[in-house]
Amino acid sequence: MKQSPKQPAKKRRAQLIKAAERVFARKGYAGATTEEIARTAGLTKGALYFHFRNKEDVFFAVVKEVNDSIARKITRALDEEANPEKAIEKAIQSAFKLIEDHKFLTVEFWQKAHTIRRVKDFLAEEHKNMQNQIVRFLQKSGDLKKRECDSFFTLLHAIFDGLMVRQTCYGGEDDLRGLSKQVVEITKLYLKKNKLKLG
Amino acid sequence: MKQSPKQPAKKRRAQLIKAAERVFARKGYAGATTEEIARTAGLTKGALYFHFRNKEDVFFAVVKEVNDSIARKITRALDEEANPEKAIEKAIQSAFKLIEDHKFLTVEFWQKAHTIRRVKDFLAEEHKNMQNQIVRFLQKSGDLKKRECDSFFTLLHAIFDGLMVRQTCYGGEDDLRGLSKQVVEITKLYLKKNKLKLG
DNA sequence: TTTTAAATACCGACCGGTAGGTATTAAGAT
DNA sequence: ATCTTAATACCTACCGGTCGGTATTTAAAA
Repeated sequence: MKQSPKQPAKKRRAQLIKAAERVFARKGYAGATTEEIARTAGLTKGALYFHFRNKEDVFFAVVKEVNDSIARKITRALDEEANPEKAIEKAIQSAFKLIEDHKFLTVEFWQKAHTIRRVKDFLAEEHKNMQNQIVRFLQKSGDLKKRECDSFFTLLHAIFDGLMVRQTCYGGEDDLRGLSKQVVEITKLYLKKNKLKLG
Repeated sequence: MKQSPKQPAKKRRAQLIKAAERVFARKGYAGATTEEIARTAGLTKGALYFHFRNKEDVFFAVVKEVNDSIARKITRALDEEANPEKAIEKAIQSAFKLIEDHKFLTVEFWQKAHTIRRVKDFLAEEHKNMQNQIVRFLQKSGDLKKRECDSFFTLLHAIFDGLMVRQTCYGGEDDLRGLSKQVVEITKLYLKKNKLKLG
């Protein structure tokens, strides 16, 4: 029977990951069959298993791809502004966009972290790396204690995770844009309160 | 062979729900078998299916039970204090306890809200009810705009959901108690900033 | 340049295992 | 005797994963 045109393994793997993102986001881990993922990529299961060890392996590749993409976007937002306060504001705005892009998948990641050890370890590692990055950024930009920066990051990050949940489960009436402004305001308030002066 | 002593349907149902809570919390929806839920309750599948229509029905009963329990605890915390600021503080402290008690299950609820319509509808309804309750409480206690109360609730609620995620996925270094104090402080700050005077 | 061989990527039929769910039967209580 | 609750045996459907085979591409040899 007629085959899909051959592609280099790396390229095909990336394509399968893209297809998997869509199917996992739509149907969740259990609801997504390996057959549907392969079909979405224009292939069959045999091909999928040629490139990946098993279903969990595919999922883990998606976890890495999405989280790496998020980290790149936040980093770019921080780097694009010289003024620290504006850089934080820009990073917050980027984070809000990511809520809409990845809300279903990230809830799936959290749920699966409970049963797949390497997913949990990876998410913990990425979270820690982002915390270190943000804390370093804040300390570089002003005179402030590490402990307060840590708390700041923890609560800010919790707000974003919580808004992910809200967008997937509660169907928020408020516009995310309005909330974005609120979060920027609270951030400035909090930084002032704890004498975290920037610039 | 020897049967478990018979119980009134209502009592047995409650017992099965308790068992289901534990198994769903530990293994997630897919990983939890109806056989294991029955066994955990000291019964067999036949009995489980006598009391429940199907697996999804068991899960939905757990969703209702846990969310109702949470709502009761928050309400009690608000009612126990006459002073509004202290009432809010107490409610926040109760909410922090609930994070530890229900973190795995709530992530499971959010994940399943994506594929089970009635779970999503129920969570949205409960969220709305709690929002109305908190907003009414704030308005009763001080002169304040509904829109600002709404935002306040949304962000505060997001923090708790986000901390749920953190406790399940990121393995936070910070003590929740320290964060509890921070959240109380931010709450007061925010209420002051928006001129939400209480008392 | 052409032919042949080898390597790579992909297809699809099939299988084993699992779990949800049901029909029937049994046991216990009233 | 009747009703309620519980147990058992079994069925069915589905899915993850395998493997024999095929098609396509690349490399080597003539």
